[in-house]
Amino acid sequence: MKLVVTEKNDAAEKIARLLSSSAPKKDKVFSTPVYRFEHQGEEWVTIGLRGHILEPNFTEQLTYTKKAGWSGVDASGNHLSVTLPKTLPVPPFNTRRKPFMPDGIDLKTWKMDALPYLVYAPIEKLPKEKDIIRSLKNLAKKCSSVIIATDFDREGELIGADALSCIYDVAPNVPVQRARYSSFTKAEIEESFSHLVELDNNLAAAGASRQDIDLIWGAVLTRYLTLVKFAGYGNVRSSGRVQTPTLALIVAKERERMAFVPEDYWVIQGEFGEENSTDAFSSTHATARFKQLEAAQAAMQALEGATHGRVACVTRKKRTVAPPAPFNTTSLMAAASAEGISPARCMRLAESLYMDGYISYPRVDNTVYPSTLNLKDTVRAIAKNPAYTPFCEQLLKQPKLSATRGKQQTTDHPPIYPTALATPEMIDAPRYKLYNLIARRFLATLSSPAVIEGTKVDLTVNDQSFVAKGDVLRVPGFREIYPFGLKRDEQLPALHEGDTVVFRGATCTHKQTEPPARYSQGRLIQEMEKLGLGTKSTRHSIIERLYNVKYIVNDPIEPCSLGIAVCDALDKYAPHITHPEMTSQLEEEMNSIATGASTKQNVVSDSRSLLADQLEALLPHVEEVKEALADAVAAYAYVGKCPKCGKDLQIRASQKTRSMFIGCAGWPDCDVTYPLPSGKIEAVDELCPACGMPQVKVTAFRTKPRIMCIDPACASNKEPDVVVGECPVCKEQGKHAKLIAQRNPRTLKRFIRCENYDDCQTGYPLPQYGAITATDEVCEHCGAPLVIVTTTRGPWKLCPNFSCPSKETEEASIKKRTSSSRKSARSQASKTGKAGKVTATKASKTAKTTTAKAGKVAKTTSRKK
DNA sequence: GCAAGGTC
Repeated sequence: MKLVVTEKNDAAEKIARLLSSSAPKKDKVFSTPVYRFEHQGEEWVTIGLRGHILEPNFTEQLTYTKKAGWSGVDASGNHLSVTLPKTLPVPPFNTRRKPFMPDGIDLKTWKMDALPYLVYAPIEKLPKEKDIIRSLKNLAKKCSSVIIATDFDREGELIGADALSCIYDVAPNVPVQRARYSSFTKAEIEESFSHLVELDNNLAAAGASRQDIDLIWGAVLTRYLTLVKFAGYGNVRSSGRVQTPTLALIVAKERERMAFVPEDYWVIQGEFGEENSTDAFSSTHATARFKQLEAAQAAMQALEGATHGRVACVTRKKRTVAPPAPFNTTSLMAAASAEGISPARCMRLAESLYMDGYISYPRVDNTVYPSTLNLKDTVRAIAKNPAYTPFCEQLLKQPKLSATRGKQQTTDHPPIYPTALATPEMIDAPRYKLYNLIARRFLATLSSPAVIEGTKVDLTVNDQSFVAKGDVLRVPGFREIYPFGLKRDEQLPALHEGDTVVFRGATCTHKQTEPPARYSQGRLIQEMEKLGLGTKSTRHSIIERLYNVKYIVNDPIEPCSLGIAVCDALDKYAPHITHPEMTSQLEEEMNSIATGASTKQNVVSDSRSLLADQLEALLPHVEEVKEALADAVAAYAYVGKCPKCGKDLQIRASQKTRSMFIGCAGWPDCDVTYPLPSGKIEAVDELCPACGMPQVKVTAFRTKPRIMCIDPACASNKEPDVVVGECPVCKEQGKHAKLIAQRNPRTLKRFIRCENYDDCQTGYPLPQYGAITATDEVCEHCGAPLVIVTTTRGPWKLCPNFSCPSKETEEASIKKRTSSSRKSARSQASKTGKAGKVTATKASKTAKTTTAKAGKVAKTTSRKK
């Protein structure tokens, strides 16, 4: 059996169809779809990955001992040697074998003095798509040879190389070849599979160095910015190779606007024709902008008393407007942005339309339809939409359709076009809005140009000249079907040279020159493309990220004070990250790896020392940067007024434990505090409807945000204690005691406790959210009372006992993909000694970034299966 | 829950 590995499921299916003489058989290996068929008398199977299946991350621990220096341990327990430059100071936390960097995600472990070591921390590749890796390995064991058929680009080569490393884990000697194709046509696919080549390891290494550099710079600078002024969980201040230069673009534009000095000017507007008649029109003075008030006043004076003007000259000019080019990702996002759909939303809608078969693949650079695309069939397919029917019929009357061509031409995917009929009745409104844009754009690209007639009329009133301009669409052409971004017609009455027209007077308006416009999201995407920042698939998410971390607001985009402060601080001490040149430089270095002129090790190591320099500049200025961020951070921390002293109540983080609470700005004179639950806390404007106190928005890890009153004593926060059963421990001793579900008003933690807790110590934790109702049942494994938790996702039954044997069986944990199992996974993972008991689901949920132990357990458990 | 890059 021959195994073909592609980058995505879609490609696996297409290749199977193109290589097979009959229809390929769709099958599943575990939960991954695969396609089986016969090719030249041999059995073949194709499997689609989901992009990258491995992900680089820092190894779990880096420890320091006086004897051995720095050392790391990888996920398999292997020793990793770490070479640190001698100039670095020995850490002040020089305790014996104390890990300083166990988990990348947990903010508790982030430490400022660990950052220099993070720069040089070892990186390894961890599994990201566990299910797919399992399926891939399963097939690899059975196959006689492998063909890597991922996309024909740098990331594709890397994805292929990662897949191969998984395959070699189980089939070290299997022969491997690479298929290179750039379009899904029968001829090209057959050609590429009959002329297989070798995998380009240099190209893959170039991609891998991009991954490492992005991770190292991102992690170090993000942690620096977050720690400089710690403002609680959920308040991460991120930085990265693409997002920071993008932020810098926005900030630079704002600076330009702030530095702009507006200039005064005056505009004279004359009114002509009989009032309220169809002949009425207005016209501006031939001196469009009077720089001096005196000149404008003189012109107004010269017009005084005039009742008529004379048409001095009428010129008409026709201009043709060519139909637009086919959509690629960037132009689609720009057009959607102009229609009020943000790029990120546009891509989500497009992905959904694509998955349901309404449009073609949405991530393309190409703007030229391939010759294999049957334009007429596509028109016929969407002609049934009544809004398009007349126009489509016109198009179909033509013997042959010809389409416009854009500047970018690639052959991997066609430009974005509609692949099936949709009407407002068939899909929901937001999706239809985007579909309509895409379908109309497609029809526009097949249409004739529009012809617009521009009319310019010169008028004289006394000795003053006026100019009136009008545009009339003479031949609608593509404009008939594609009205987006269209200026309204400004029709002028029929005027001829020498005509006399009524002059109804003029007004003089004082105006000021406008500063340069802010970026709209669509414009920013185009600017990023121009500078080579991000890719077509990532730009929208980068902008969304800047919104999420509250660096920017609104559209057109304005930077917030926090965004400006972050940008300025980095620009001052770590300018490398704020400039788009970091990307172009990286691009050059990656090319040199691809050609063999350099190696991944050299490039990453150079990048590390560059980052070390920038960090060295940043670290001594912690106080300065803290000061710069303080105002911006305080603005987000304000929740309301203190009921005792009237000063500001602020969301604060405890210096020692980093846990969150609300404190009064008047501290230490005022001691008012309120507890907060764990999670991301944001201030909201609305006061509590029950008691009038301020409220906060709480987003606990992996839950929906909810609004709560800050006062634990408020009726809205009161929950009655619920009797959930009888204490099993007391019962054994012949006593009878109730188990009660309750919430600690100080910590807001919720738990079940025996009313005799002081004696018997029986207690179980509960999830923080959701109503608790009692059941008559007890857990068959441990005897704890079962409770029903009702959250927004509906009710589910829970055994609250963490150490219940039922939680250690795989079936139970796979079934329970609920917050309870996640919660227990977290708490178990934190009890590192018990990490061996973490079950498969928990491990797969957390192992992406969590401890190596969890990753290891996931491996062993999946093997058992 | 750190980056950016694939894809779902």
